[in-house]
Amino acid sequence: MANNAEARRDGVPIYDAEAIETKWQDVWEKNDTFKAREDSDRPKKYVLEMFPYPSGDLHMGHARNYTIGDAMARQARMRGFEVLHPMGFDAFGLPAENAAIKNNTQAGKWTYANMDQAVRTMKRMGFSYDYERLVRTCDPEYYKWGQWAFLKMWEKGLAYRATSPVNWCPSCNTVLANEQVVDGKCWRCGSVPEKRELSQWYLRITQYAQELLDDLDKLEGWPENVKAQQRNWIGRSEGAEIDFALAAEDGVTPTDRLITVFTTRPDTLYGVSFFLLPPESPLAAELVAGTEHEEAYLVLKKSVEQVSSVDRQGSEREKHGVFTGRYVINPLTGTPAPIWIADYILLDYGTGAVMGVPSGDQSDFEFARKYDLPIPPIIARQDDPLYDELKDERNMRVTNVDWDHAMDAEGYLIQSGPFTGMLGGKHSPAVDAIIDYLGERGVGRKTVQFRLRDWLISRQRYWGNPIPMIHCDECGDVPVPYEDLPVTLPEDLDLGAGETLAECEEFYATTCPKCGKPAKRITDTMDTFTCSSWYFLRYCDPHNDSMPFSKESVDRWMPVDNYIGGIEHAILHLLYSRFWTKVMRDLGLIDIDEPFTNLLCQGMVKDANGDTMSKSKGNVVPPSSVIGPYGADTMRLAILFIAPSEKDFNWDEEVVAGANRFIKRAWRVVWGLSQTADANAKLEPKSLGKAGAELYRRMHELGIRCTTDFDRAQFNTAISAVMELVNDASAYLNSTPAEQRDPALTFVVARTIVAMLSPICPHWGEELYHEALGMEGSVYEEAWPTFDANAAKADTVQLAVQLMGKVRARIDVAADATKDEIEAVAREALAAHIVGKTVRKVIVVPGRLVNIVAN
RNA sequence: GCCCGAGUGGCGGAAUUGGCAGACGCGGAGGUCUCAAAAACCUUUGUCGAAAGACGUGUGGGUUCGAGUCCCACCUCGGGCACCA
Repeated sequence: MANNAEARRDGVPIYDAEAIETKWQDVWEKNDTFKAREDSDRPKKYVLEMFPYPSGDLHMGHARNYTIGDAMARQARMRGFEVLHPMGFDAFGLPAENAAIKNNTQAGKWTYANMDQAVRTMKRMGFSYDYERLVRTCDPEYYKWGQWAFLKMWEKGLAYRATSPVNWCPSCNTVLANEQVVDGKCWRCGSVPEKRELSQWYLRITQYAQELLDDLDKLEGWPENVKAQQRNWIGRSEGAEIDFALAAEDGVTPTDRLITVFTTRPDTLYGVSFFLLPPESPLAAELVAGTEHEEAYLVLKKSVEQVSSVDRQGSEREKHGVFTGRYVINPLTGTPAPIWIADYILLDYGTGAVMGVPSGDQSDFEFARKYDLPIPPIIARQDDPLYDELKDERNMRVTNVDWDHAMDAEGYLIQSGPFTGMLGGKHSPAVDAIIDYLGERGVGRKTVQFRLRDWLISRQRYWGNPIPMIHCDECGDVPVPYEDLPVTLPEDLDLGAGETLAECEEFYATTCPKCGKPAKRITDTMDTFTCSSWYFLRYCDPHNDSMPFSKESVDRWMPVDNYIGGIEHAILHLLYSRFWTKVMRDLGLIDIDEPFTNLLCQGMVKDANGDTMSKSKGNVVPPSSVIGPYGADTMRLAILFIAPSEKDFNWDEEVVAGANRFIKRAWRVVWGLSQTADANAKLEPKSLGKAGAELYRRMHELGIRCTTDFDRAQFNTAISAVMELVNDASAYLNSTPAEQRDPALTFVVARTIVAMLSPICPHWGEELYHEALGMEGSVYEEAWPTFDANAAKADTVQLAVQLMGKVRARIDVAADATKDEIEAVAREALAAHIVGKTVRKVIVVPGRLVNIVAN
């Protein structure tokens, strides 16, 4: 490449992206330009992008994610904030194991090589990270503190081991958390998990269910859909537990044995015509054992085991059930209800037992229809013929109803004893009355259920953070003493030869910290989401070797002010991180309740046809293919300009070419302005001349727009404001001979253009700041320009004149004209239209329009 | 079924509180420069119409002097949850 001094055209250096970009990347690195200073007295701003999984080089999605964050971080610096903008790697996980096997290498080697490549690409993109704070979750100095946190949670009873049915992914050979089963499939590989009864390790996230739900309301800076997804996932429902007595063999005599149900509709208790247990229920097995019903039950149970969880979901599936021959007694009516075992009942929701109300529940209705069970109506609208007939207790009867009569609509109780006539439905008076009634008799109580389950964190995999526990035959599960942390993962396992952590004696053979006898380490590792649940805290104090982070450092930087990442983490990572933060708070390590104040979920980058980019489809556009021919600044500009950050966009080479055209044009315009620019000249707005005054006014108008657009992270319109200013400056240069241009104006406009585009095109900005404007230091030490709303006002404004809301004329009036003056001009402009009509009303909206109402 | 979003030119998209719909860019058309091309620059570009003008933000109503924006009903698309009792 020719150097700038030689390659000039009309006195303007050729824009040589590659030369400029490598030059400034070196300068920034040398000068520590983007180091977050602990001792700065500027206000802090913590800008964070979700760190990548290092499965190879960065792709377009990463480029978009980090470009958004970098523009925010750089602009915040110019706005006077001390900015923490760190980066790291979520480095544990299964892909590293698979790659190690495939390439006959070690998971660690592969991971570190990928991280090195990714850092090179980040630097080539000009991302302003404080690289001294780089965190890699597979470094023992990091994962040690994940183990430390696990032990703290163990002490507080927040970590525990339990045996229960879990989702086992046969292809990943490990269990999965509930959150990692997406659409009934493994989130990573898409296989359908099997249910297995296994002893596994959990974190008690359910203890925080209510707070995780409540605090969503505080997160005003989060997108509504993310909050809605979390609310759905937590799935709070209010209702009651009601105790039904198991009847003796005769079917009518209550025994002492109680079976409790959970229901959100206690007001429908009079409509119970059967009782339901899931096939997995031990009670179900017990009730049918040795009876004529046992055989049918076993068939049902087996069929459920064979059907995958995907097929079992979905309301299209036909319901199956088996009668047990036994009954329960309705605590309200004293009437017996037959106990059925049904395959649509879930063991792990509520109490694992359900009262069947066919006139109130679609599923129960279908079930009753199929097995010919009674469908007693218990709720009706007042305009329903049934209501008149059945509101009178004397007409009480059991009759089958159609689904039309079901009480999903608002309605009043019928055939419901003393509660007949009360308004029913969720949170209705009837609900409260019946709960009170049951409560007085000690057979029911108000309760809340959550859909959220505890977080299953153990994984039967090698490349993860070992669970710091030891199993001793004498003492049970014993925590590894803090002074022995970290439990180090062996780096040299030969996965290709089939070695696993569970079989690695060197790793698991140990002695019990309690009794000193030989014992075995837990060979499960923690879910990688444990590593990503607190990395943002570690960035505040990444080299601390006595604590995960100091209180002082998290007080300084947390919470994250702007968090940017993909919507796919709406539940998984964002829910886990909120939980972890609350646990750290309750351990006294931090004071905040929520980790992320503002959240931006960027859209996906798809190919030109709108298909997701993937290696298997062969439609991936690597960032290097754009950086090479156009440069990082063009790529950053194109990514931010093509669409609003939250929206998906389709990759379009034309947009990149357009961005490159603009960046070169802006380059020429700034150089053109610089020919007459004088940094020391004083600007006198009154002596600028017509063209100059208008350019000056537009600079303020567009500067205000650009600034507010940065504030609301709307980069596409922020860029269009700069484009307009460049267009105006270009017009000024074309219309005004050099000797008539104002030196102060040309300087301030050039500096403004450079400043406003610098967060987005940083190398371009630095180069012009120094070479064209002759400034010293970094453009990021320069303050963001201030704009004056008064200076943005024009002397005269054009108003639309409407007749009955339709634009009929345009008038020019002085900006400070009174309403009366404006009205007079407007009437004159519309004189021909309003001849012979009566003007009823004239609305004057200053600066905008006049509307004359006449007929 | 429940819960969130979103529907604007040929395309990506603008339009802070109800106030000139289509900013900015892409693409298209025409032009300047050039032997020619590229690059660059200029003009033009919602639809219909020669023009005046009319129509125009998913559909149908409504509120208002005035609606892309507010209200009601609906349609379509995207996303989440779901035999959750």
